[in-house]
Amino acid sequence: MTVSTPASVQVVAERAGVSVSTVSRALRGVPGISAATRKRVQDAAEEVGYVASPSASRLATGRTRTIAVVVPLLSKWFFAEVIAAAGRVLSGEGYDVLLTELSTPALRSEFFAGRRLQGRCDGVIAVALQVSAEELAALESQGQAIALVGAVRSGASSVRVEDRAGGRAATRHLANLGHQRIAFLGIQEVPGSPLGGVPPAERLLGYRDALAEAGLASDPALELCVENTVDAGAAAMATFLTAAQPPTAVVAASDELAFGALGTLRRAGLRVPDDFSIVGYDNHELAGTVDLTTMDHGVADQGKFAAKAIVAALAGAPSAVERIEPRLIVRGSTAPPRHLRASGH
Amino acid sequence: MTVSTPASVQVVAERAGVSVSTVSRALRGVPGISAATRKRVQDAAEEVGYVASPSASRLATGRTRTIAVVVPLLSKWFFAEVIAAAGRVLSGEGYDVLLTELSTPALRSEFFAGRRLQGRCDGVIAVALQVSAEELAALESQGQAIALVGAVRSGASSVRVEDRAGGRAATRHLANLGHQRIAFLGIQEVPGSPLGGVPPAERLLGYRDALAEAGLASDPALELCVENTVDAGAAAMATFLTAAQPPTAVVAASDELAFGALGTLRRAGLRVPDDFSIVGYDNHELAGTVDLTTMDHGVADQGKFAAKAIVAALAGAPSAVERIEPRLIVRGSTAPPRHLRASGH
DNA sequence: CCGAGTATTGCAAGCGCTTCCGAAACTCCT
DNA sequence: AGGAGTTTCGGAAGCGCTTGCAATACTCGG
Repeated sequence: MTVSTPASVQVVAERAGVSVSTVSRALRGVPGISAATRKRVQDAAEEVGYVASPSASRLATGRTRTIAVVVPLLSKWFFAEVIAAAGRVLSGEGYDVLLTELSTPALRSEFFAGRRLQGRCDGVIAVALQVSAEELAALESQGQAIALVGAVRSGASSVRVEDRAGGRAATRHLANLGHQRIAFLGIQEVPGSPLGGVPPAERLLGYRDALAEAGLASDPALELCVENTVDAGAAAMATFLTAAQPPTAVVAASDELAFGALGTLRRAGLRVPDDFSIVGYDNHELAGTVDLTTMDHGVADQGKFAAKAIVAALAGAPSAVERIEPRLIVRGSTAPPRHLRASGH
Repeated sequence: MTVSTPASVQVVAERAGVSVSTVSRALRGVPGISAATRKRVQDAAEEVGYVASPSASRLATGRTRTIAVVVPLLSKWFFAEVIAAAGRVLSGEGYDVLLTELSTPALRSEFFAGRRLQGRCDGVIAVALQVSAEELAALESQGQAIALVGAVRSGASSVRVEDRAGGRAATRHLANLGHQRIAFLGIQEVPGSPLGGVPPAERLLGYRDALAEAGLASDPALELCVENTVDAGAAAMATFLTAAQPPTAVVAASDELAFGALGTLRRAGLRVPDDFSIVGYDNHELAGTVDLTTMDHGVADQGKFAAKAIVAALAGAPSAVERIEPRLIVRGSTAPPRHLRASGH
């Protein structure tokens, strides 16, 4: 295969009979070029299949028109979904998206210590990363625009999910159905593997809020925070089943945990929602498949907003924070507890 | 926040008391620099926090040290997993990862028509994309190295899953268990939405192979190819249940389809594997959760190989093709058909 | 028809790095 | 000790684009 050298401004200029500066201006829509020459230049460019060298214009302008998206773990549905949504608006706006996965603590620290993004992008969208104030300042001093998903910090645009309200809503739903012993299956950051990035701790607080409001005693034995994986959820559920007074329902801080819990329940011969109720969190792609009641928090919207915010920031807009109210999606994994239904007949 | 201009070669050169060319060579490990000066330069660079401007070196060398990864749909587990694996090796090798999602036919054609990648990357990994010979040639003429996942084409490195063998293995497993009426739930490309990229048609052929080998009649009513989504899988399963002689087992061409089918079975009150057996394809992250027997084809390995292949290609290696043999992962969704087990007792 | 004012366009200087080529400084060997 | 042969380094010319500034062409009122 013969590799053809791409056409440069030079050849377009010659072909259109103008100078290179005119070509540059004409093609980028800079005012001050007559309609006639602009047309001529565009045609010439079209004919030779000209496309400006990104490296060259980046060097000349100092802007890369690239946004870095950094996530803890790409293969988790939540992150992929956020990236996909963000990527769509970014490429729609003419930005390239640079993907960065910080799957290990080593990578993470190396990332923030070194100037890995220096000159590579104009901004960064950090998803579910615990970015310290210093790290954020370091990025800003490099001139990076910043948007945070799943974390708020003054000065940076961010999308904040009202997790406390979400946790409360999920728990209330169960309490309203008549459940008295409701467990909480939460997410805890595990040192070695930052599987889920920053854990949404507020969901637990919301759970406690709801318990208190419903006049239900909170039992430490019914609160378990584990790594955010299906397996850990399954194991935690098993633990709940060994309690002296087992719960009749559980609110899980993620759908993945809920999936695991569902598996344990199934294997234990307990039927959902007849014997046990469960509500998840995320409205995962497959939540509907397993008929899981869950809290939706517009995952794709989060990515979309972050992308728009960063584009706006690069256009000089002030930082903004978007608040997302989780909504309960009722499916088939929640119902009144057995004793109520039995007596209700 | 004050934005500090990054240090340039200039300042490092002055600080180390050498010329810029020496700095450039010293920092990149180019031979011909004495150990002493190299050290001095490295120290100076370290002190001022120097990091070479990517734009500048890209312009000067013509190489971007960036690989584009293009997928049909990012939010599908399969693609995210491939990208994650590829990304890890690429960034390990010092390459940036440029993400491109071609979620609509419009984007797709625009992508190949225009020179969207021109000067942006040194190579592209195309995942599950039906890349025509001309499109591939166009990319090559731009000087792009190419690696294909889920497609083979001479001249480009590619990873090829032995889908025919995989489909046959899945089907044989069911036949060996004694199933006589085995349905096939396949993937069909749906014009408007390239959800799954290029459909793995060979899985169907393998299914037919196995049927023939087992002496089972192939019934057109038991072959259904639909869009690769959970919902479509659910709907297709429902169709099977309306057959005059319903199947007792089904091999699905993807786990997502299988998930949908499982849902339909559950809602229909049929128990898996007691009343119905099903084997999926992909070994999806959540296949274990729903106890789905499936065909594993090393999804992460595919990404890893593609990345390595492209790095090798850029180092001058000839193109290679990696063949992956799917393996059956036995879980709890397959068992001998009811009549056999009943009489077996 | 002329000059002030405005609309267009060209020149040339970078942007920050790489690399060819020649100069300078050292090796050794006879 | 005197070159030939090596190393090690600096000078300078780009890479392809953008942009400040100057120059030219064109507008129109008087």
